[in-house]
Parts: sequence; structure tokens; C-alpha cells
Amino acid sequence: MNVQTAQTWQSVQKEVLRRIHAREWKLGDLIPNEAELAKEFGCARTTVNRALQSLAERGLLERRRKAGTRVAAQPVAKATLNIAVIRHEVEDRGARYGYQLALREVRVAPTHISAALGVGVQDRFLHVMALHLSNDTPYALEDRWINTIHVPDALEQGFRSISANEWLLQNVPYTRGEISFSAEPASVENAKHLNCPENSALLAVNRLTWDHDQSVTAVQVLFAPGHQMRTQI
Amino acid sequence: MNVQTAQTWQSVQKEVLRRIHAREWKLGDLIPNEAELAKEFGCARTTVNRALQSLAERGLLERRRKAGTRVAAQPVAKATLNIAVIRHEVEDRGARYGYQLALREVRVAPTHISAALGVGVQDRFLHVMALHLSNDTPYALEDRWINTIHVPDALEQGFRSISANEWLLQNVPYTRGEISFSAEPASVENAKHLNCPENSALLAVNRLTWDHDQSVTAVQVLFAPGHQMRTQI
DNA sequence: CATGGTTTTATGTTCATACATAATAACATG
DNA sequence: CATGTTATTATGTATGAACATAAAACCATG
Repeated sequence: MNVQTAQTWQSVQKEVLRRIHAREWKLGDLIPNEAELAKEFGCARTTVNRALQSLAERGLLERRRKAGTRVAAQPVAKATLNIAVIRHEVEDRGARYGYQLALREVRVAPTHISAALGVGVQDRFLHVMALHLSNDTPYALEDRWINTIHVPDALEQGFRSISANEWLLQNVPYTRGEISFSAEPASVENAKHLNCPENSALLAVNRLTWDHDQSVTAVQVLFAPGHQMRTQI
Repeated sequence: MNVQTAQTWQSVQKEVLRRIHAREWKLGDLIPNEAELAKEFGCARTTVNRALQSLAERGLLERRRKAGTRVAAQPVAKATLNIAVIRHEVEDRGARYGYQLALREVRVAPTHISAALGVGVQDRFLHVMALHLSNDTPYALEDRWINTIHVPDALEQGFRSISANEWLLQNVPYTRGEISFSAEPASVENAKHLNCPENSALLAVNRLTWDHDQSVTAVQVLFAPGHQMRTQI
């Protein structure tokens, strides 16, 4: 048995990762249990547990009580995208942020919105469209519907200088949400705002949020052509 | 002081979350330190630590030694997308999976590929294009470049019945990768394969992977029009 | 008043121990 | 042989104590 000097959970994790990458433990293989690894590494079982749990969260290990821990047979790459306030996203890229309100109205939402949020078709929503700019060029178009029943304060906001994106995040909590990514062709209106040809391929991020069982908002953010969302895996 | 009966880190986390959502602790607020919370909840500091660390990972709390823990002023929604083997993705949706190899050649990679992977422009790559089908309709088009220097075994694979996607994941480990999401207009060739109009908006997932410092593969997966990638937040 | 070293403090982590829990394996019983 | 019960086992979690570490706060010294 190869006794290592590993006192930190990170070093245990590193060694476990090495064995997985080196295929010393193959995909689907059962690995030694925590007690054995602790003995081998000369550390407490708690430390091994910490290392393995973290790898399980990342999808590289599968753990089941009594059954043991095995290397994921079908490792699933998990891409974590950070969805921040658009202003920060722009500023973090070192660009000057700009904002233009394009539309603000109160009306009932289209059925696909009210259905997705699970609210009555007659419920009135605050509908806001706004353009986010990076160095004076269109960066993203925000098309948002806010539930005025749950968020009546939104009606008092003009959203002329602060975006609904930012105001909501600062002022209205949510407990759960759905998010989806897709590609959409630019409509005539979208194309005008984003200053791109009609039917350009646009990356779309759709979000629905709820506060407990009350719907908060539905938003679609359309990014200018060529936009990429990146992350490490 | 309101002494709670919270023995598990999940229940501590739940209560902390409740206070954040209820705005009892406002955005940017400093919250009581671990020792105080442990006393309040009647549990060990370790238990509080576990709960808070997990919330910090999710982006809801910001923690710094000595400075303490505060509610994130600018909570960043983290959308975690699972990038699985395409066959499983299709089968998990309850559809019949199909696969068609469209092209297989050995050649030098276009410069944008070799540059992205950081390899010489003369390095030979195995170039594979394949169509993934769901219930006999085009689901996704895979356009892949495999580094034959690091993965010579790939040259022995025909990729006629098993996709490069699946073969690589099973047989070639990688230690790090980059992934990006964008929207691309369908080229004439893409449109033919995906059976959609030219210039359709397609969701594109680009991945680059390395095994230590050796590049493994670069792949672009173009999904058929209308495709959505979803997740909960 | 600036500057640099020292103290203090909150989080980060390890440890040994104990018990909880899920799930498999072994066994008994009809 | 099927079925239900019991033992076993690997992970999951709680605890208190101890020490590590980063960073803010304080203080001394020029």
C-alpha cells in the first residue's frame, strides 16, 4: 500500500482526480471505500469524505450508501454559466455601459407567458423592453414581463435610467427559477433595436422566476449577433 | 435570541435562505458570525460552516476570513447545464436515437481551430462530421476535430456506428476544457444536414478539451432550430 | 501623519468519535 | 422457491476541540 502524505482534502481530491484521469480507476469502477482511502492517505475519513463529495457534485463520482463510490460511467460535463446583471457583465469586459428604455406598458401578457408562469390570462403585467449598450453599440435586448399583482411597486418605476433587470434583482427576491438557452431569428423589431439584419441568429436567454408560488417575472434577453457565453469545465 | 431546534446543516441552510428571501438579511448585509449562529441554532459551528459554505458556492453569500459573511449584494444566478452524451440526451427525452456519419477525413485543421487549441498549424487532425437523430429527425450536427498526435487510436475508429462524441468520452480522458454557447446562422451544408432553411438560427455549443497540456479535441455541436437547453436555478 | 509591525478575529480545515441512514446481503420461514 | 426479516456495511452527518490562515484593526515608531 502506497502511503501518501495528504493532509488536506484538496490534496486527496487531487490524487483521486489523478487516478481517474490516468485511468488507474476506470469509468464505472468501484473505488476503495472512505475508510480504506483514509488509511492509505494517512488522514481522517472526514477529509476523504469532503474530497469525494465535492467530486460527486462535479459529476465525476457516483456515490451510494452501502453500494460505495464509483467513477461515473458516463461523466457529464457541467457547464456553469453566471447570469449577472447585464450592466456588470458589460463593465467587467471593460466597456462603457449604456441603457435605453424602448417600451413600457401595462397590459395582459401573451398566453405563452401567462401559461409558462402559471397565472391567469387576465392578470395585468408591466411590459418593459430595453436595450443594453456596450461602448454605444447594442449589446442585448431585454423583453420583460413583470407580475404587477406580486410586484405592485414596479408600477412606480419608470425604468428610464435603471433597468428592470437591475431593479428587480435589488428589490424583489425569488426562491426558484427556470432558465433556458436557445437561438432565435431576429424579428424586424429586434433587428432594428440591435442594429443587425432581420433573421440574424441571436442567442436568447429566457428566465422565469417565482417567489414561493407567486410568479415574479418572465424575461427574454436577446444578445447581439456573435455573442458568446463562455465557461470552463 | 430566538433559539431554534436545528440539528442538520440542511435545516440551518433552509433558515438562512428564509432570512435572505424574507429580506431579514438584506442584500449586502453582514450576517452574524458562525459562532453566534451556532449558539442561536443550538448546533456546532461546523454545522453552520457547512450550511454557509454551500450557500457561498451557490453565489448567495460572500465570505471572507476575518471580514465575515455577507449576503451577496449582486446575487449571480448560476445556471448549470449538463452536457451529456448526445445519445443519452435523446434517449432521456424518450425518443429513438439515430446516428449518421457524414464525413471522415484526416487533414490539417483550419487556423481558428489550431489557434484555439494552441497547436501547430501543420498538425494533422481527424475531422469527423456526424448527424444525431431523434425519432429519425435531425437533432444535432456534430463537427469535430481530433488531435491525432495525442489520440492516435482515433485513426483506427470508423465512427460509422458509434459517434466520436461517445467514443472519446469513453476512451480519452481530459483534465480541462472550455465551453461556449452562441447562436449561428445555418450554412448551406448545415441546413442540408439539419433539414432546415439556410441561415436558420442554430444554437451552437463549442467545446475545447485538453489532457494536461495536450489538446484532445475541438467540437461544435449545432442543434436543430427551436432547440432549448434548460435548467433550474 | 505615514508606515510597518503586531494583535485580533472570522473563516477554513483537520481530527477522532459517534450515531444516522440507505441499501445491499444474508438469513429464516412459510 | 418466494418472501419477508434481520444483519451488515458504506456513506452521510453532528460534535467539540484544536490549529491554520487571511485580513482587518490596532498600535508603535520614526
